[in-house]
Amino acid sequence: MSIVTPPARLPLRERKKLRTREALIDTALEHFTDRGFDGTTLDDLCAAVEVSKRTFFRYFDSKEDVAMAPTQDLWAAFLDDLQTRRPTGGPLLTLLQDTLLAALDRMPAEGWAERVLLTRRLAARTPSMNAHGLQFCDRTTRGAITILRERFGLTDPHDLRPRLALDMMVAAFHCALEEWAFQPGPVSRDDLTARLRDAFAAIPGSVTMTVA
Amino acid sequence: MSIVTPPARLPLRERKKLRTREALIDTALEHFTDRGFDGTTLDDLCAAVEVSKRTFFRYFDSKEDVAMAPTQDLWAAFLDDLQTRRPTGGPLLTLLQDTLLAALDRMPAEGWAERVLLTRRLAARTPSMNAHGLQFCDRTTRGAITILRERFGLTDPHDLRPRLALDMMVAAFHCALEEWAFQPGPVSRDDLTARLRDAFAAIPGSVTMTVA
DNA sequence: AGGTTTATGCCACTCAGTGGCATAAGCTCC
DNA sequence: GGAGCTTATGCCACTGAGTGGCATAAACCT
Repeated sequence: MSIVTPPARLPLRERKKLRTREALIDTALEHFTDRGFDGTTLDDLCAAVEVSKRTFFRYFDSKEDVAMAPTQDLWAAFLDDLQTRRPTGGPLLTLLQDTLLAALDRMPAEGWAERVLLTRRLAARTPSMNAHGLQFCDRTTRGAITILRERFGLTDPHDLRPRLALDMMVAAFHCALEEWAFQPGPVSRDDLTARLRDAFAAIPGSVTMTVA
Repeated sequence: MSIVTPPARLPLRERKKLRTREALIDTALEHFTDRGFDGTTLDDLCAAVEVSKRTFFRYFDSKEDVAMAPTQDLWAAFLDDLQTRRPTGGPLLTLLQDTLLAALDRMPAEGWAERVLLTRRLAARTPSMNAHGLQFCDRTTRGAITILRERFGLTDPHDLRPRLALDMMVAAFHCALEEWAFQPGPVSRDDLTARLRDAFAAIPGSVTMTVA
């Protein structure tokens, strides 16, 4: 769980901040995984990183937040891509899929996947972390809707389809993540990409699926 | 915001418990709405209902929980119906829609809708309540999957479609709820039913929708 | 009425999260 | 290579959610 070397030429102060941030994230994931989320107090964590609790809260909004950072990076990239990527016409769901895959592709090849894995496994056994993650998804979804409205002229607020499509994307993402995080063997970012493709591909079938 | 009269012939003790429960829920919704969720302390609330804080936590798991009770009743009914209703063959999504509508139909015609309305509007401006609600949906969804597996022989754990279909149902529900809760004019349970139908109807279109 | 069960109240405690203010570390410009 | 500014950090005291333990009281059951 090594501290990421800050990317070269930043002012010293910024480099230090990055280092503390990374240290907090990694130590948190480590302690939460070993002793459980509730079994780790912020005082423990802060002591381990040699930082005051006051400082912790200048970096993160909550105890849950620190463990969610890697996943939040992905969604931030997603919103960013949605805002800036050249729009390809066609099915909205395909656009969303491509944008998410592009965002995923921008995540650091080194270390990111491992952290997200820990995050997910933690969330699965820590209700408050799960709740926090879901809330974050919800916020992101709303942000995405705003962008879609602006960039694609989907201005009718009573057209439910954009929102539904986004929620499907999120559903596919969660499916993929869960399959990926609880499968035995090594995990990689590419593996997640593949599962994400599968999940998206399963969407049409899930609408028409019949039973009994 | 009147206290619901306990349904006739229960032992006195049980009737009292029901009353305190209702009083806590209604007073909480009232105070949270007036003074905000964060602007109301549990001590305030408990003082208003004349109950000790210790007792509060014997009825509800958290401050958020008390304001979510009416919505949770709906989902409890949904799971119950999913477990017990005679299964009609056909599209899974239709089955889910019918089950949810049936559950909705079982909610008290009197007072329930008003409470859910307050709950939703509160959740919209209180992140921790929103998070709590989403987490509850997630738990319910997982419960529903288990039931689907048992009752409809959907045993393949790698078939993502049931989970996706359930998430679509939840998405439709959230859409409907939001439209319903933020629309001007009076609100009724039947109105919610109608909007729920609309939201479900929009699902196929949201999968195929194209842009730009 | 008398004994059992079960809900409630009270008290002391832990821990997440916040506000305010003093200090120290990094930055900037002469 | 300091003087002076800016910004991050530390410290302290505080609020409020949530919990455990134990004593009391209310409802239940002959």
